Amino acid sequence: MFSQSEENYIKAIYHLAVDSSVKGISTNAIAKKLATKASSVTDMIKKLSEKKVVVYKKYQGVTLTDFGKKTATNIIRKHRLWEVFLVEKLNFSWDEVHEVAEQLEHIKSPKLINELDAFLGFPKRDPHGDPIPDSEGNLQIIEKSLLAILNKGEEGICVGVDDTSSEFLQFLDKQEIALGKRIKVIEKEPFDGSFLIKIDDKELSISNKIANNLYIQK
Amino acid sequence: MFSQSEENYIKAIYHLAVDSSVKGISTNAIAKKLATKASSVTDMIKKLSEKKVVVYKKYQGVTLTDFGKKTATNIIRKHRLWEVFLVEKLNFSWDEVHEVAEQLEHIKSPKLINELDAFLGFPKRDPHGDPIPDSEGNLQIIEKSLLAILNKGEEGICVGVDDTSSEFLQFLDKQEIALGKRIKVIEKEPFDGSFLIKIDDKELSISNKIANNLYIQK
DNA sequence: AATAATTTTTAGACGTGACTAAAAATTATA
DNA sequence: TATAATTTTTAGTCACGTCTAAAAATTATT
Repeated sequence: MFSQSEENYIKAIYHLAVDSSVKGISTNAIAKKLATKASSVTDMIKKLSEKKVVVYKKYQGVTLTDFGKKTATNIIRKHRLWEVFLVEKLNFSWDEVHEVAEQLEHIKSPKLINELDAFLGFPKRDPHGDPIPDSEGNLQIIEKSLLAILNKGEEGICVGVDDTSSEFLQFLDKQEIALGKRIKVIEKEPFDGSFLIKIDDKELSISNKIANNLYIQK
Repeated sequence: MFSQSEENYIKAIYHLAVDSSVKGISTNAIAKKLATKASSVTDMIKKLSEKKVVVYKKYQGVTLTDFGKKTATNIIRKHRLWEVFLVEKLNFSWDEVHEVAEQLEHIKSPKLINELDAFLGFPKRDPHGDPIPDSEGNLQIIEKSLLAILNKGEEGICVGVDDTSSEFLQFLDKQEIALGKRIKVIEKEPFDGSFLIKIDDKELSISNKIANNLYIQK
C-alpha cells in the first residue's frame, strides 16, 4: 500500500516519462511538477526505490519499474473513471473535475473501482479524451495528432486536449469546441500561425496556441 | 479545513455524545472508539479546542461546540450518502460499505456531495436505516424502538440496526430480515428471552441479542 | 582544462499525529 | 479519610513528509 504522497510521486514520474520519453526523470522535473523542493524529491525517491517502484542511481534520475508502471496506470485508471463519473452523472463540467478526481483517485477499494467502471458502461476515454487503462493496467494508445499539423482543407474529429487548465477548457466551451466534433481547416494564416476552422458549419478563427493544444483523429 | 485525522476525532466525539447523552466525553472513551491511546487523544483535543471545535477543560472531557456539531453532521452526511451510492448504484451489500465510506467521507467538495445527493434522489436514510443530515446539518430524529420492547402480538416495520458489524448484517441477510419488512412478535420465550417472529408469512426464532439490535417503527 | 553555473544530495530542522513511560489528578474503596 | 485504583496529562521519542542551507557532483562555458 502506498500513501497519497507516494502515489502522487508515482503518477508524476509516470506522466513525465510518458511525455518526455527520456530514460531517467530528473529530480528537478519532478519537483517542478509537484510544486515541491528538489530535496524533498530526493528523499521520496529513496523510499520509492526501497519499495521497488523506481530504479534510482544518484544524480541520474529515476525510472519506474514494471511494478511502478502498473501502480501508476492503476492510479490513472481511478482518476479518469472518477472524472467520467463526475461529468456524466454529477453534472460537473470538464474543467471542474480535476481537483476532485485528484482526491478520489486515492480511495482504496478494488471492488469500488471495478463496479464504478461497470456502472459507467466501461468507458474508453475520460472527459478530456484521454484513454482509461483497463484493470490490468493496459492502456490503449490512441492515434491522434495536433490540429496544428493539419493542412488547408484537411479535417478530423476532435479527440482530446493537451492543456487541461480551466481557462483553456472554458474557452473551448465558449467556442463550442467539444470532443467528438468534426473540425475542418479552411485557412492557415502564415503571418501569426492562426487557423480558420469550420465546426458545425460555423467558421471561426483560432490562434496557433489553441491549435497546438487540440488533438484530432483523422 | 480539517485533516482526516481531525475529522475522525470530531465524528467519534459526536457519536459518543449522541448515544451516551452525557455532558463531557471522556478521553478514554474517545481513545477506545478510535483504537488509539489516551495520550494521543489529549494532544488532539487541545488542537480541536484551539480550533473552536470543542470545549475542553482538563480532566473533564470535551463537548462539541455548535460549529463542531455542524462539522460532525456534515461528515456524517457525506458518509451516509456515499453508503447509499455504494449500495444502490455499485452493488455493494450493506455490510461492505462502511470501510469504503470511511475513506470517501473525507473528500472535500461541496458541489460533489450536493450533486451526489441529487443524483441519489435526496435519500432520507442510509442502508442501515440511519437518517442523512441535510446540507445545513439538520438531522431528522426518527421515532424508533428496539424490537425487544414489543409485546406478544405487536408488530412494526424494520427501520434500522444498532450493531453494524459484517457478522450481524450478514446474519440478517441470511434470515431475510431487511429494512422495510414488517415484523410481528408471535411469542416471547421467558426462559432465554428469545423471540418467535413472523416475516413474509414465515416464522422464525431470534435470540434476545438480535432483538436488541433491531430497530422497528410501530 | 579550468572555472562557472546548475543540478542534486546531504544535514539539520519542523509540524503532524502517533507512541511509551511516568507524573498528576480524580474517583473508588476500605 | 486515607489509600488504592483509575483516568488523564505531561514529557520525551519516533516516522512521515516537508523545508532551508550548505556541500557535492555534474554539466556548461570560456
